[in-house]
Amino acid sequence: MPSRSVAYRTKKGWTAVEPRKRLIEAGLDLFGKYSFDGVSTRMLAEQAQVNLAAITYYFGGKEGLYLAVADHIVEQVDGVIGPQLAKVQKALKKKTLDKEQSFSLLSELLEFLITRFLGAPQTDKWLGIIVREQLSPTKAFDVLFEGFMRPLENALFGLAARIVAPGWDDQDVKLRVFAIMGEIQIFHISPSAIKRSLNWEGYEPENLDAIRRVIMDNLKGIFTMSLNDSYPVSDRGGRAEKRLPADTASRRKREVSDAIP
Amino acid sequence: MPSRSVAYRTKKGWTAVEPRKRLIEAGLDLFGKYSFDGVSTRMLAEQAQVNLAAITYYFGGKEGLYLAVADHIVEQVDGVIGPQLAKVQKALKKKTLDKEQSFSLLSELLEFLITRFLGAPQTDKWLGIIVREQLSPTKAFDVLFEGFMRPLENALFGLAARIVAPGWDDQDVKLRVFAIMGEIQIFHISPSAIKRSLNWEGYEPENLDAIRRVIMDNLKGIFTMSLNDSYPVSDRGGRAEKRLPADTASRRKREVSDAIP
DNA sequence: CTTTATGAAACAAACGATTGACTTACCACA
DNA sequence: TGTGGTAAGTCAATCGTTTGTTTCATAAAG
Repeated sequence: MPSRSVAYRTKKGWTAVEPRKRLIEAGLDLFGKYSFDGVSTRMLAEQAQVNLAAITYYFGGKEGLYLAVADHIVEQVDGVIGPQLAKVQKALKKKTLDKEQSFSLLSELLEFLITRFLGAPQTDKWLGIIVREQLSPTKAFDVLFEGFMRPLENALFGLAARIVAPGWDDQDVKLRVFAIMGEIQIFHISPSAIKRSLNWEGYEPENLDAIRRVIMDNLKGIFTMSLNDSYPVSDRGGRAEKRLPADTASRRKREVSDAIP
Repeated sequence: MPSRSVAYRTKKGWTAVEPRKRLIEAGLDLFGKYSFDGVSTRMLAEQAQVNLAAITYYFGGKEGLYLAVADHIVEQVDGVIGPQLAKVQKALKKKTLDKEQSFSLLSELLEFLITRFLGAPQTDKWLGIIVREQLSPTKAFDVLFEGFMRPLENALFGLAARIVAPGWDDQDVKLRVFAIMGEIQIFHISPSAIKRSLNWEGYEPENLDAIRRVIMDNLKGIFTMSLNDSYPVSDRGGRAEKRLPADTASRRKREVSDAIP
């Protein structure tokens, strides 16, 4: 039997890439561009240079392929940020990790996210699916979130928590992490608007550099204040107010829609 | 003949809302939830309690309805931010507008965007369409961008430019505006992830307040430095470097995809 | 009597999925 | 070293359904 996991030789003599991989590649591209419903099985089969029946054969159907694509995204993203994340996780286990080191690691991680994910053609394909899943989650959102979003967030949360003063509210720290992530995300999500306003053709290296500088500057503004132990948070109602522990209280009963609409 | 633009009395005796309006309302809801391709004309007709043929009759087809929905969004958004925007535009015409006043106006505008747009059920419906249009623009993106995104951006740019020191690069100012807008946008775009991480049920008033505090804090961090005329921008290549005027150089030849895929 | 509006039925096209015949690769057994 | 059987994979054709749109009859209003 022809193996499912190696390249093989067709009767015409080609050494073709597996249909499986070609379908995932096509799905990555088309689902990212046009959303799940915007893509037909025939489009997928044609782009993958594969027979229509192959989708059912390998993935059980269109939805199965979609979930396989989500898995693939997790693998790919993990391949990119995995080492960086492991480095942070290792550092976070040390008790000796101080504020300056944490801030340095955080900067490094964020710069890494900017330079490696912004403007890279491959990662752009992932983003369409990721963003759409955030807007209206399907089964695939679980895959993405638990696959790399949660680990990434935890690393960011962990570093941020070590930067700010001990009294800080846990929720406030997370919100600041989201804020800084938002500064990066907007360049992913709104490239159309940004390019229009700045007369950019795309995210050229010098443009990326400008983005990186601005975000890194803002990062200092967001977290630097606590580097010298001051606490200059403005007009907040009660600072470091008591909050229920996240694990016990009101654990959200999630309901990810089972059916892809 | 029954007018096209006022409520009328059906043969059953109801004073029904116009089919036109009901279709736009349904389109707003469904397109926002499921994207253009994720919605069928039959879903639209049923939700609007309207005959299937009414879509063609009033809008020429599904795509026409979609564009009408985009127009409707522009109207609605403009109704909300219009007065605020007019206030800013008026202030920007004054030569006497100084940094502090500009910063105050900017804060006010951003706080307005947070409190009026985040977590409001109505505005949530707009967002699905807006974000999807940014990811893969169709004809509707032009409507949205020129309708309210460009004016809003210009107001923000104008205020920001008056806050920073005169030597600042125009592009840098805009990037900082995008950054702060990203801090707001992420709470629109990634509610699923944010709620998961913070164990929030939704954007309750106290949660919104926490978000507002954090973003306003960061706004200070981003622009405050220039309020006291310092220029503490880190390791940037050449500050206030010469740039080509936006109007003459490399005016981007935009190509918004004409066909909705 | 024309215009505007609504409705049920039907249209061709495209949809996701399945069928059944076919080829290929592998292996047990002669 | 052949050989037949079995499973894996490919393919064109076709399934029943849903898609967006159209048709045509009818009703109401000017």
